[in-house]
Amino acid sequence: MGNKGEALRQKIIAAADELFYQQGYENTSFSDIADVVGISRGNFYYHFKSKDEILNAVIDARIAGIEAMLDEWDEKFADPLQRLYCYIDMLLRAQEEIRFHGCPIGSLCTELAKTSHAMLNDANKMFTVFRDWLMVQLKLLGVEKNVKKIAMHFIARVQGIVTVTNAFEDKEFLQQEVRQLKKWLDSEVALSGSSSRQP
Amino acid sequence: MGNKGEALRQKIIAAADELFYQQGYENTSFSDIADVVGISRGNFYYHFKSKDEILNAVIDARIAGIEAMLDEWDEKFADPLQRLYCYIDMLLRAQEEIRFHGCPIGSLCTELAKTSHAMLNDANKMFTVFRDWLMVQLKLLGVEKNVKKIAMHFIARVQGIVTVTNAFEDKEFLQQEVRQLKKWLDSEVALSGSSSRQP
DNA sequence: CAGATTATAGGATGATCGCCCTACAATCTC
DNA sequence: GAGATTGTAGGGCGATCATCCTATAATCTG
Repeated sequence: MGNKGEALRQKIIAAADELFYQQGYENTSFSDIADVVGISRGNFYYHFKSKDEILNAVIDARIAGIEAMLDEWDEKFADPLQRLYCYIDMLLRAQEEIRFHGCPIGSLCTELAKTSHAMLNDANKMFTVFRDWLMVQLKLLGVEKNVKKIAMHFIARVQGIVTVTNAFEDKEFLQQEVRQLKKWLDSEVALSGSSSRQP
Repeated sequence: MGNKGEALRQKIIAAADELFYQQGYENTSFSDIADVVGISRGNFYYHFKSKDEILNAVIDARIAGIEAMLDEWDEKFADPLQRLYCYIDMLLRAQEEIRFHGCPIGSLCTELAKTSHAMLNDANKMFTVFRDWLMVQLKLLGVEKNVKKIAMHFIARVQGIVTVTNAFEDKEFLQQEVRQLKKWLDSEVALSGSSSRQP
């Protein structure tokens, strides 16, 4: 069966995923990926017809990864507020990578927008997955008005922190902003969804 | 003297500035710039020894442009709060460009970080110019504590708005966030009058 | 085992890139 | 106006890139 081929395909996607994050999409060549996986360039075209096809597979894999992570968080934390803290703390857990490579989603979207790449509309779905999950948590906390706007605002706040952290390679800024973002979340929940919760 | 040569040099910088913003640095070739300016590729190396040298000149030009703009704002508005509103409204004035190309500073820093380019440390000075100006305005408004942190937070908020606007090509999100950012500024200034609080 | 399918390797191709080099035109200096 | 300096043009070089093509090796099927 195509078991061996499928396994290699997954290895290629994983390697491309990491390289696209660290070096950017355009700046990563077939040779770069082939070197990491340990195969020849030519073999590539047996698994992917074009570079765009790899990008598409990477985006799909990332979306699947995000969904799996959010499912895990849902299981791990019964309290939606703890889930949202977990989302914010993601910045701390990944601070070393963020410092040097930014956000895998944000930086990819920024690059695709610059190159007028048609796949921007697929890449930004990674944001949408987070947004929809955020909306669910906010609603569970009793937030009823402007839920979508608050979720989008949440994402933008995170993106701003990451962009500046990356530009200055400054982890302390990130840590400071994480504390502030948690306070904002507390006040947002306290203001909008006061009824059903206690501190 | 070298008046003619200097004029062409400035035209090259201006063209490179715009192309770097619209297409990104790595994605812009010498031919692209030469075509816009209307000169031959070879002529380039009379004015700039390397592509990095053009990038350096563009960054210097942008910093000078930002400083000139801020001086203009200082003259135009006597009230520091009006100046800060003017800063926020920059998002509205440039919303069409932001939608498709993001922030000239943020997207350049993001790209340079991806390619591990040494000039990231020069590019992020563009942020610093804004930050220092923001600090001056905040102090004039009576903010005494955490002025630097508030200024950096301000910049991060703007960057987040731009990144998400660009990723979704959504101007309405930008407009919504501008209103919210002004409210945040109002509250931040109002709170600072008496005793200070942690940002 | 024979033949078909799947998987891998790596050279060839054409395009593009940053950059170098030389020839030539324009301008300035004395 | 002769010579020096400054500015411009464009061909060429070596490297890299995405992609194509063909030759095999590995594996499966009957």
